[in-house]
Amino acid sequence: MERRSIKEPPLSPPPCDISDDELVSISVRDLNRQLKLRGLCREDIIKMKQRRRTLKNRGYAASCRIKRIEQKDELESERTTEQVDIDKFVSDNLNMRAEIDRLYQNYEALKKFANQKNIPLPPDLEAL
Amino acid sequence: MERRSIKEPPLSPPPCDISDDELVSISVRDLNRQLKLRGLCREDIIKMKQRRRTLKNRGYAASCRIKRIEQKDELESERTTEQVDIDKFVSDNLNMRAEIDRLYQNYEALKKFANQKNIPLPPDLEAL
DNA sequence: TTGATCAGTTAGCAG
DNA sequence: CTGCTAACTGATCAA
Repeated sequence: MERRSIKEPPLSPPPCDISDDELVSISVRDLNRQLKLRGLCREDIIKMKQRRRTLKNRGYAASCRIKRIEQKDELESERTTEQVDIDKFVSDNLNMRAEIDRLYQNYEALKKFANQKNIPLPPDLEAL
Repeated sequence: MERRSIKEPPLSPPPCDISDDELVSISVRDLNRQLKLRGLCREDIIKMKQRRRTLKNRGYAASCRIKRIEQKDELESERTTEQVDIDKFVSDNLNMRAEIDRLYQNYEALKKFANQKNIPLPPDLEAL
């Protein structure tokens, strides 16, 4: 947690006073203009370029980590949603099985009733 | 891929000839014994200790990444399994709904038949 | 050049 | 100390 704030210079100190925020946000063209304007030597210009790249990379790495965490969270929530669906299906299935059983029992009771009264049923109604 | 083999010394070179594999695997006690036996100066001993720690950390970092990938794979396969289950439930539900419909139609046909023949049904068999 | 990702390094926490 | 993890860095790849 914010370990950078403890260990001051994470990276070679800047050879000029352009802030990190500026350095990563301005375009390459503007950066070149600024550097020339301030009259930096070739070496310092190279250092600033490298610093810019490093700061950019720091941001890329952060995005990469965030993306990874988000993907994991997404997978987990999908899993949870699916589990809820499955529970619902299990419940529905139990209800439908009970309904099937009830209808089947009633149907059998009617046939038994007909049999007791010696009422012949049409063949297409004899089937289960 | 094996970028270490390109960029030679990842870490300050060892002040003595103990191999990296040995260094990470032997116990602290044995390491101390070896270092004393070879007559290294205090500074080199500290360097070797730090080197050992760094090599250990390298391994820990690798385990950490592997673990993360495994957990992600596990989540994904669970998700796939659940999806298969859900598909099965959907299919089962359709079949059961058809079965309920079939039984209901038969039951209704029997009642209609009874009605046409003017056969009174017992009240408990009148219900849907 | 930019952005993403991998492997290695380091700091700091937890056991 | 050991092991783990977050953040950072540099190398490398793809666009």
